[in-house]
Amino acid sequence: MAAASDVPAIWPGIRADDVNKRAIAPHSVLRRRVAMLTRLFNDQTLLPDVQKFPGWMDDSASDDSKTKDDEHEQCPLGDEDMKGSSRALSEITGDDDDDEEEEMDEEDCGDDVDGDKPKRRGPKKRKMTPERIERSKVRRSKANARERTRMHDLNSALDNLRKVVPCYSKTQKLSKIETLRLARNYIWTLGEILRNGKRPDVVSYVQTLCKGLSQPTTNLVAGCLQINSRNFLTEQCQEGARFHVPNPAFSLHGFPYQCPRLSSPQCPTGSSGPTLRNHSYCSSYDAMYAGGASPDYNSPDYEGHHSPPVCVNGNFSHRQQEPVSPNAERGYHYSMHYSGLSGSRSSAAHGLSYSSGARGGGSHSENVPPFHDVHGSNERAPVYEELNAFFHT
DNA sequence: TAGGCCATCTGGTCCT
DNA sequence: AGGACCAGATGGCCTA
Repeated sequence: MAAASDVPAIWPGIRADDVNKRAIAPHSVLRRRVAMLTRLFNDQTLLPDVQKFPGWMDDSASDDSKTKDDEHEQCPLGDEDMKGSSRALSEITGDDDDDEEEEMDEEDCGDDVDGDKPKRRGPKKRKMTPERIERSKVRRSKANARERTRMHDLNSALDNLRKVVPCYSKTQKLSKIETLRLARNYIWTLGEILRNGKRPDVVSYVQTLCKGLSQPTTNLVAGCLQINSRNFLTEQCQEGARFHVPNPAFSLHGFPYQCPRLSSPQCPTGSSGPTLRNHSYCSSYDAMYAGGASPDYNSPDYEGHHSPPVCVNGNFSHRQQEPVSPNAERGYHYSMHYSGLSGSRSSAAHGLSYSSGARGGGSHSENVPPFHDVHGSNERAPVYEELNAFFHT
């Protein structure tokens, strides 16, 4: 066992506690690691790769990094749990060539143990009886079921997220990664609005929303806002990767943009952006900023607001959770509404489904009403009151 | 047909 | 020991 004081200072991020806790020992192993790290530091060609790991110099990073690399290097100590998938497979299949594998691993990793091979530690391998094999299979199938459930929960949460970002369609779902990116941009945009207290122009709004999104998603968002994506994409490219409220020179203040849907009872079909196929959306921008216009809530086209959360009281809320009258709906000034379906669809097809696994037979954590008390409403209430006042002016 | 996206299985790791 | 979480592998589906 190496004392903490034996650890050379060049070993980044390793604390004395770590050394003791991890029971690393032979000095030869330590020397080998130091040599390897020294090579890493000296080899300029390796530096970029090394630096790619975020926080790799941190203590936490060193703790995490032990998982893969150190496991491998500790194999002379004979930790059976670290043998990897071939081990698990052989356990299940009951193969008896384990000893050969262990010897091979020890030879691979223990090239400099100077003959005094450390004894194997950890639990001794027990023979795989048919009962144990069966139990292992049962355990595995249960784990698979749990994993499926977990992923379904995650997908339900993503579905809920899709409904509150400013571009929602039942027929053309955003991918998971694009949903997350758009949500990030949307949050950032709202934050900027709160900070600046200014209404951005529509192009800036879309530009900000589309930062880092793929071309199809950008087109989709542009379609939601019913502007030509080329208008802002050209500038977006010039801006580079910097994420900011866009160039005022491109600003279209006073841009006489108005969502047709808001000016007519029904959002017209085919008003979508360049690459949209049979989807009609309505502008979140309008909904946020146009203020006075209200959709026809009795229209067959209105399928409720797959909308960004309403922040009147500092809480995000899905209003579909309880039935509300159309008049009550109108009280939300900047709720947003997206058709998500072609305007020619029948009303039957427009039944609002906020189920998304949560309410509709979902049996998981998504049953929790979304958005409530996500933020501490008390401490943030003044902010939202300001916002509220801002949008009412 | 290549590439993107997704669901599922699986083993590893950490935690209780 | 078992559950949660994670990431890699794999195969299916869809679209350009």
